[in-house]
Amino acid sequence: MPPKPKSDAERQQLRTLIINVARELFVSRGVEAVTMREIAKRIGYSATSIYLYFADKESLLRAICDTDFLALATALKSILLIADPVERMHALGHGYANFALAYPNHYRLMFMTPHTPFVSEQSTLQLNNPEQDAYFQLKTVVHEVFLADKFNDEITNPDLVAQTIWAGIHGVCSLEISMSQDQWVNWCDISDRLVMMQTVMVRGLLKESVK
Amino acid sequence: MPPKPKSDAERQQLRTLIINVARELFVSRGVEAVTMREIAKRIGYSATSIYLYFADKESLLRAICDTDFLALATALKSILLIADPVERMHALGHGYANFALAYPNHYRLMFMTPHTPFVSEQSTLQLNNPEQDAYFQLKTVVHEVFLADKFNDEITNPDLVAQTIWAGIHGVCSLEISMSQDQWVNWCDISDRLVMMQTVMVRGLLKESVK
DNA sequence: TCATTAATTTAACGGTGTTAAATTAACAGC
DNA sequence: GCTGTTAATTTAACACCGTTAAATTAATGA
Repeated sequence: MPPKPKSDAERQQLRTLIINVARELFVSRGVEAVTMREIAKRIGYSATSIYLYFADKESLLRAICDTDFLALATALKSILLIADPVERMHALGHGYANFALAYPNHYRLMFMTPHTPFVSEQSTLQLNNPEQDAYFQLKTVVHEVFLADKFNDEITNPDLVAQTIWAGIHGVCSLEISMSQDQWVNWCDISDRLVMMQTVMVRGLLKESVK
Repeated sequence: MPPKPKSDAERQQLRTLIINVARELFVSRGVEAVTMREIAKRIGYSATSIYLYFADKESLLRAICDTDFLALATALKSILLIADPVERMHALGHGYANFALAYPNHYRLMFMTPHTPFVSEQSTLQLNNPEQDAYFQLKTVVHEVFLADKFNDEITNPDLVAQTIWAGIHGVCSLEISMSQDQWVNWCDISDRLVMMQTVMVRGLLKESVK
């Protein structure tokens, strides 16, 4: 296909087309199994054209993750409307797990696949913007619960609580994603496991009087 | 190098040599980055010789994981001597996390890397043998605690508890391994996060009277 | 009309996992 | 002590990978 000077809009459009096609392939068959030539064929260009928009495969992956982080924050946005902080905290955990299990391969790319770490300078994603940063959403609600004095008295560091809640939900989801097919373990139902984790967290973190 | 009929012992020896060399390389630089030719060079054979012992790279990886599962169970063996079940349960979590963080790349291969699931027929590993199966160790101690009626009354399924404890510890460790370099999150100290997780679990699972 | 220039492709490089064919050397039987 | 057999090992080759350099295409401005 021939060359005609491309407007910025057209360039942007092609860039996101590459991202979407690549994500679909990565997500369905794994990063390593998908070839640059294959992505190119799907968009009707030659493999080398991708390199006009991304330095290499790794930065393509990085860009995909960025848009997925945004998708996660967006998926959780409606939960932020819940007024009661304790209830909202619970719902965030639930929504996060929903996302992880509905898009396990996206989740894998985002949180379980080794790649160059996120650095804010190279991303359009805005840290600490509740519309774009799901961790900030969690951190915020945990702070609110802390200020409302609903956590049990030994707890002094709300950031630590946020990271623990994240780890708990992430633990259930990531084990499900990477180990559920393994016959080594006789897995209980995934929703039971999620409920149990949430229950344990609530019981372990909140004051007696709140539960 | 020349061929002389190899005894079974010699064959076994070479096989485990391949495993050990491959693991060292995989663990230090990642599975994808290590080449069959490189493994071969380290053991002084040509690349194709590896295929006399393993069908392909994937089954070599699978064999490595098997020996690491054994290593984990062995590392936890001394903990089984602790008489008090609650104390032992706590120590198992601690020991597991120790292993994960001391050998993060082994851990990544074992629990965070996608590969063909464990199937008992293709492995020398014995399920439900406490010397070889770390999950069985956990399941056993949780059952003991359950029978001693130390869990809070809502809890009826000890397997679910075991899987929840595993998920909690795994969540902390795996986030540490794959995300600790990420400047997106202001991570608390890893040992604080582990202590917090254990505390929350204990508080959430055990009866008031036991704590 | 023609040089310029940006978009795109073709060709190529050095590498990969893997397979088929060739080579090597120890052994068994004469 | 030679020779054919056989197992261990290597060499050569295949198809493919990510990536780069060079060539090609066609719209644009003078």
